[in-house]
Amino acid sequence: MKIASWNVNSLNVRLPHVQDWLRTQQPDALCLQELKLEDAKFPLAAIEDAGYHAIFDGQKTYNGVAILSRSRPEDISKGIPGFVDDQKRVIAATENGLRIICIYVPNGERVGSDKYQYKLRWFDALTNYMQQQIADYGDVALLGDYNVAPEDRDVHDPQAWEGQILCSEPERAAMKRLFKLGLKDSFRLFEQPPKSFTWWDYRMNGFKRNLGLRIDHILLTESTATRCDSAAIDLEPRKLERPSDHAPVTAILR
DNA sequence: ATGGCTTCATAGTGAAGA
Repeated sequence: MKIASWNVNSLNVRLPHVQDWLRTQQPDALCLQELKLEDAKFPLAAIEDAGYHAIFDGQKTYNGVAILSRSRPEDISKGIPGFVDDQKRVIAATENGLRIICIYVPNGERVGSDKYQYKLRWFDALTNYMQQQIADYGDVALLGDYNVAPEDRDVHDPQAWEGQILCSEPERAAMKRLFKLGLKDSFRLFEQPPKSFTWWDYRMNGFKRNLGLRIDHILLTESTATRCDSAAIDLEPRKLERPSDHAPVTAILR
């Protein structure tokens, strides 16, 4: 079973890339973030034509998440129960017995800002939600744009980024609290090339110079991690014309 | 250089992303 996550930065703009990627990569489930469209404008027919089911929770202009899947999604849930939030950032479903949770963590803008406080509060709510989801389902995969580079090796220039948004100690502590629930970073279960990243700024030729961060992750519960054969970042879509600023990340489960 | 690029929005000294 191949599972994947991709922040597409507008599904409207990126639909051709998503269609190509589904055709060439054939994931069993693909989590999408930053749809940037209302549910009424979700391209359901195009996704179904590609052979996939789709569940989604979108809004105008910002945010929005979806799960595309080969199998019919079961036990669908949107948002974090008990956490009131206008921003559409979480959707979950069970696929072939695996609980798949798709997240778009707030960016946080700048350390100390209101949006930063919201990001940390949001992480707390996610952690409580995940504790319950793991207890309820056991086999769980948490995929998405976490907007956190967990370690210095996930940053092209750790000194320049030290203490900055996406790298600050409270954000990394929030990631560690997820790991303490037993979740494993699938990418780090395997040997990986140095300077592996999932996001590059559109400006300054960031991708060509590999000035990136690894902020998109697939976390797996221990029972699921033991079934994981490989994990990777697919750089190819980032090389296309008019790309998303994020690359897709994948994990293969037995 | 609180800049650089891209998206969605509106016609802003634009907002937000990361």
